[in-house]
Amino acid sequence: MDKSSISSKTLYRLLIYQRCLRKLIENGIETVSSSALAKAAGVKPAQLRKDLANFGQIGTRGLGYPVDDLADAIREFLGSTSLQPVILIGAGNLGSALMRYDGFNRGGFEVIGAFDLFPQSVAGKDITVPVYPMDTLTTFIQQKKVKLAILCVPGEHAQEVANTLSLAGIGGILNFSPTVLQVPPSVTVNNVDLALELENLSYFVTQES
Amino acid sequence: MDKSSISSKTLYRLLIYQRCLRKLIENGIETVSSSALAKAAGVKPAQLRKDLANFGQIGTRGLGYPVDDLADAIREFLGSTSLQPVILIGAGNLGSALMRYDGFNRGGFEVIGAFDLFPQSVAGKDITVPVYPMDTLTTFIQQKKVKLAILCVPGEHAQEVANTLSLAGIGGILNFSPTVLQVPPSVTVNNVDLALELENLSYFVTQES
DNA sequence: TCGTGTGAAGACGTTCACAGCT
DNA sequence: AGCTGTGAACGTCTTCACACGA
Repeated sequence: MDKSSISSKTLYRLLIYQRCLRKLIENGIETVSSSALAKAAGVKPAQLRKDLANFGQIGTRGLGYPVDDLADAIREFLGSTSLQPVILIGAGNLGSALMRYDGFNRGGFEVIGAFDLFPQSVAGKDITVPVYPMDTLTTFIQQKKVKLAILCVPGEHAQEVANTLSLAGIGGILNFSPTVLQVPPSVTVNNVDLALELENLSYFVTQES
Repeated sequence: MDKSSISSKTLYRLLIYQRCLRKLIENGIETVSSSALAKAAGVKPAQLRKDLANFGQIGTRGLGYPVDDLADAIREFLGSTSLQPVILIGAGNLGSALMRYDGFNRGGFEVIGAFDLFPQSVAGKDITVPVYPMDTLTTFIQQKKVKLAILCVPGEHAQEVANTLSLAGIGGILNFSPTVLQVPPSVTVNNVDLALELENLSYFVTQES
């Protein structure tokens, strides 16, 4: 199936399925039904089957899906498993925590550099990622051909940095700042707004009392 | 309008509008059109108007919305602005960063306690939130009637902790672990999966080359 | 009989386009 | 004239329900 025809929502689920499958492989399970995998992934069975239908016939009727083949099919569909370089801007609280976050590495990413107005401020915090001053940002991106950036600067500087990133040729920004970024169409932004998530959750919780 | 009839997506946008309005108030702007506010919030004007229609006639045709009144209306609609207590479980990298994250406070939350298997491990990291051992978790929740929890433990322990939280009477979990949690219907889970967000972004970026 | 694959139906969310107020 | 408020059209995502193969 055509790659561009997949939606962001489906993609999220594929990544979750992948994770569940890894667990099944570790446990030596060879076959899984749509209902079992769906339950593990937190979706409905029909949805899972629809999602998997994206890459043709894989399951066996009356039996289920072969775990290995399915994992391969998803991996292949998602494409390059090669190590992707990422940079991080803003080495504050959150930024330095993310530098140490190993979930990125496991997902095939490597934070190859961080940038901050005061690079020395994180010295001694057992950080292995090199931290550079902000004015070297553009040349770094262009020389290393970095495509992805994690943005953890305070809200009031986010747009400014986003402009720099866009001009330097970044393709995607994972934005942790509480700011709606205006970027050219060549740049994709993915917002992770922690305060918003908590407020949202809070609303639905206080309702049900 | 009935509160329960609002969707999660709309709620996210309302929170964003609120933030934009705060900025307008700071700048002393008194009136804003749907198109201007929509642009700041990163949505289409028609959508904004639909969202605002949830709480009746506020705008003035031919003119726009009075900033103050609109902000009040949203605040009132969303309900309690009172300080909400939150606990945090897992004082690792991410957990301790979140304890220091001031975005939660600004959103009307207070992290009143953290829990970790090794509470002393964060000593000296200039953390002002008290960190308790895990076995005091249930009684703490019940005594302080905490409704919200931020879960930052490693994936392999997430479900176990989620069970404890559910039994203790928690209403909402903001889950940072890369795990699909199975919880009773009385508990709402909001997932923030950092690795997934980056992988998702990466997919859409590498496509367009 | 069991579980996949899938068209059709349904639910939901967004956008359009215009009536109506200021 | 300008901009809101809103029914209707449109598009997308999800769920159902059943045919079909193992």
